[in-house]
Amino acid sequence: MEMLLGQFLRDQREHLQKKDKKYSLRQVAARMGINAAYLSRIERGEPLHLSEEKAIALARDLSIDADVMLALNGKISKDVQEIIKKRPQLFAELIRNLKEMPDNAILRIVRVERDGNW
Amino acid sequence: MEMLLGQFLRDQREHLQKKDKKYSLRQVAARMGINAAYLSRIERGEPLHLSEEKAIALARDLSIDADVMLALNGKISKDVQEIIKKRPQLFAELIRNLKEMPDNAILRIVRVERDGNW
DNA sequence: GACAATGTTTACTGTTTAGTATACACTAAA
DNA sequence: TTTAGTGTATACTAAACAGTAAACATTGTC
Repeated sequence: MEMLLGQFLRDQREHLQKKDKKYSLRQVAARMGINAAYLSRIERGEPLHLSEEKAIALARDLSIDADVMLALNGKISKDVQEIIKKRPQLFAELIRNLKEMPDNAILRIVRVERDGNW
Repeated sequence: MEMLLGQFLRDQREHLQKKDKKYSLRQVAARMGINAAYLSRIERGEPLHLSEEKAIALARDLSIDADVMLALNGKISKDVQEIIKKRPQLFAELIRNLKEMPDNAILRIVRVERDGNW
């Protein structure tokens, strides 16, 4: 469930690499500011973790959604964490209640909130 | 914003201790399975962190809401984290959208979801 | 006054996190 | 054919995390 990160990154990187050789493991690693060996181990599925900063840099480079990247990397964005920690009871209850809800029901809430129709 | 944990715990523990001497620092620490020295340092405001397990044990012992306890301890419950990580885009967007919403508006969503009126 | 229990301080510990540096084997290009 | 670039394996590391053990001064109880 989490080990998918490696293969996912490799697939995405190699896909980009076919069209542009700047997506070699070494060059991607260099752009995101880490050692190539470390990225290699992650792509090979070793249970390692990138810092939020590096994970986001990698997501940008490979055109992956940052929240998805973080989740595959076993984390949740700090800004989202901070929102929850300010009202922990409220948000914990909300999230637990939404656990089994289908996406479209949750999306409806997102939309209603964004449009402010309350 | 986070340093409040120590004073909060001390207040709550001393409050209970007035009515029942089993709420001494040493005895509470013993019941939750940690060293008294560590709990002392936390209550004094040193920037230390309890594991989720110990934090929840302490919350139980002192009749504090577990999610509040975890938040003061700088964390979010693993079960809540897992829910978010399964649908990271969806939940991240939802939470960011609810950031500025007042409690009662969020409570309304919680209640609607729980009652299943969709 | 003795003894137990309280909270505190200091120094130390093993584990995890988030990496680096170096050397290696392989392939592609000049 | 040497040279540049690719991914990989191994060994190492500094800092943070989550504590423990022991000694200490203070307060409460018999």
